[in-house]
This record gives sequence, structure tokens and C-alpha cells, in this order.
Amino acid sequence: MSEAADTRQQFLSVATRLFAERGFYGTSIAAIADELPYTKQALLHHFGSKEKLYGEVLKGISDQLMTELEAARDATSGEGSSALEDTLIRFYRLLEGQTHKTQLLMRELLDNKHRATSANVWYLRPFLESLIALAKQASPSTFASDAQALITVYQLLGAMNYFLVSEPTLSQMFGEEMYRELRSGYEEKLRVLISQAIG
Amino acid sequence: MSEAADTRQQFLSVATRLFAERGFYGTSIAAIADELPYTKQALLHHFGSKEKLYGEVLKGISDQLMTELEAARDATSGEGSSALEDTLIRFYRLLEGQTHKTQLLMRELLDNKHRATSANVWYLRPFLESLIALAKQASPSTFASDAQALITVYQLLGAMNYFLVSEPTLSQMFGEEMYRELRSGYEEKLRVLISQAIG
DNA sequence: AACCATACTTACCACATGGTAAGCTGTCAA
DNA sequence: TTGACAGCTTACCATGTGGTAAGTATGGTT
Repeated sequence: MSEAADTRQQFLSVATRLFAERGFYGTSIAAIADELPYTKQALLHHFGSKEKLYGEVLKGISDQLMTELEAARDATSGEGSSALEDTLIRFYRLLEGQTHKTQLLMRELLDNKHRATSANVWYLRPFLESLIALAKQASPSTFASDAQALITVYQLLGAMNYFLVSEPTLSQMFGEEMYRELRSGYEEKLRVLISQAIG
Repeated sequence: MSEAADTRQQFLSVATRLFAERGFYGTSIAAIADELPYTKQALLHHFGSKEKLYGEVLKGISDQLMTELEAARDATSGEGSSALEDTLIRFYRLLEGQTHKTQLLMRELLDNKHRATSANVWYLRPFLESLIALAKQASPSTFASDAQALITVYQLLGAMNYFLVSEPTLSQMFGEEMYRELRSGYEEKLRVLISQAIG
């Protein structure tokens, strides 16, 4: 039983990485299984279909993002917009080390219409709702409606995600060394952007 | 000859739309040809391979984005950071009506590592360079280095792209009517973000 | 000892994929 | 009039795809 759970977890882990790197259509279930000492039928045994596996991966990512966002919030002392700023920076730092989450997030935004709509399941919703709640809680006066809150936090999320996802591109353009420099300076830039957007 | 050029153009047009919507792996050359009164072999006759077709699509997008960015710049009167602000807003308005360009841009950022690197061609580079030049030209004092310029403009590009690409997601979450409201208010939000980021 | 469910594997399969080969048809230059 | 070539089509193919069917091995339950 626990061995089975472990196998499942291994599949989920590899699948998450590959889906993030290559996208849903760019990743075959055989390719996932090939990185583990199992056949693709073992994968199908555990998850039923590629679509369901992808669903579990997305749900996992969404859950983790939510948890991490809330952890970032709870680790932040103080209240109001400066607390929100700290929380978002903390969240950014978390994302920094786990680029695949950002990649999957963006892929899902892009593919949503064609893939998830047909399955009619909307995995990222809880995370986005948690984001709204965070903004409203930190600054109820600034963010009257859900939409107003989301639109602002969304801008910031967009800015940081876009940057994180662009690592290959920027490394290629400026060289890896220069990219590391860029990245180390980015956090401060982001902080400024955040404080101005919500202040 | 001109008929052939027309056929090519038709292929490019459909291919651009489908690649943007479904990604490289999610789009088969047969699917592209099926939307036109030709067979997929006609497509291969004109472009040689799927990869080359995709390359031409990307090059087309990159060229158009560059041209439009420069047109936006030239349409802007004045100088300095407020001119840059106007230019970027103008550029945003252009993108607003042509979501597929934004989608392709982001897909290429995501897939770059796995697809384009192997082909070793980096199609979006001219556009990004043009973006850097724009920023440096508008505010040479603020943006000392290429990297410093890019990192800031990049944030803004990220914020607007992210929002544009999220239409399906946000429509689904808030309903289409609410989304239209969100979107109509977004330009002003973006303007504020821009002016603060570069001011 | 018989049963049974879980965790897998091997063997298959129908179908879609990108791509090749070869031919057909019209146009246009020599 | 012939030849060549551009712009297609039909025929075909090897490979990869997600998925099914039918097992085998193992460990726990009665």
C-alpha cells in the first residue's frame, strides 16, 4: 500500500517536471514512465488516463501554491499593504527555486481554453481565490471588489512569473553569468513594483 | 507565383492561429491543412517541414511585434519617460486586439529550451532588442545597461502579456461581462504601473 | 488451502503523426 | 513543340501515440 503510494508519487513528480518543461501535448506517458523503473501501463494502472494524470499534477501544483502562499502570509508580521508586499516577495522567493510550478501555471493559462474547458475542470481556481482573499485581507479599503483585488495582484503575479519563466531566453540572450546578475537584482525591482502597485 | 504566395500566406495565417491556441505539439500539420482547401502535402511542399513552418510563423510574429512597437514609438510625441509610457500603452492596445501574438510570445518563452534550442535559432531576439533600444532611447539615464533596461520593460511586458493571455481563465472565473469590465479598467491600471516603474 | 485484491508486465491495437516518393497539370520560356 | 518547373495530389510508410486485454506475482484474509 505504502509502496504503491510511493510509486504514484514518483510518477507525479516526474510528470510534473515533464509537463512543465514540455507541455501536455509535448509529453508522452511513455516518456514519463521511461524515467522510472516502470512501464507506461503501470502509470495507466495508477491514473487511468493521461488526462487524469495531468489533472492530478495540476491539482497538486494548485494545492502547493495555495499552501505556500498562505505560509508566506503567516510568516509575515504586521498588517496592511506592507505586509502584503512582504508576503508576495516571500512567495516570489519560493517560486524562484521551483520554476516548474510557474511554468505549469502559465501553461495552464494558455491551454485552458482548449484543454481544460473540454474537461470542464478548473484546477487553478482555488489558488487564484486564495490570492484574492489575501489582497482583500491585507488592504480591504484598496480592494473593494474581488475583481479589483485580483487585477492588481495579477499584474504582480504576471510580472514575476514572466520573469521566472524567461530564464532560458534571458540566459541565451545575455549569457548565464549576466542572467544570474539580472536575477539577483530582480527581487529589489519587484519589491519596488509591488509597493507602488498596492501602495 | 502570386497564387502560390497567396497559398503560403493562407497557410501561415492558419498556422499562426493554431500554434498560438494549441502550441507546437498540440497542432498537427494535417489540422492546419484541414482548415484550407489543400492537403497537408501542399503545406510540406511550401515549407519543407513542420519545424520550418513554425519558424516562419515565429519570425513573422517577431517582425510584426517589432514593427508595431516602432510604429507605436513613432506615433508618440514628446520625449523621455512619459513618451515611453505612451508608447507602451499604445503597444498594449495593439496587442489587445491580437491575442494570438501574445500567446505565441509566451509559448515561445516556455518552449524555448526544449524546442528552439535544438534548432538553435532564436526568433524573438530582434523584438526584445528593439524593446531594449526603445527603453534606452527614452530614458538613457535610468537605463544604463541593456540588462537594466530590459529587466524593467520586461516586467511591464510580463504584466500586460499575462493579463491578455488570461482571458479564458478570467472569463471563466468571473463571467464574460465582468471580464469586459475588468479589461476596460485594466489599461488605466497598467498605465499607473508603467509610470511608476519607469518614473 | 482457497480466495482475492493490488501492483504490476507483456502483448496488442487502432489511429494519428510527420515525412517521402512519385505522379499529374498548367504555365511559360526556348 | 518540347522541356522544365512550380504547385499541387494520391499513395504510402515508419514511428509514436493513448489505451485495452489478459495475464503474473505477491501478500493479506478467511
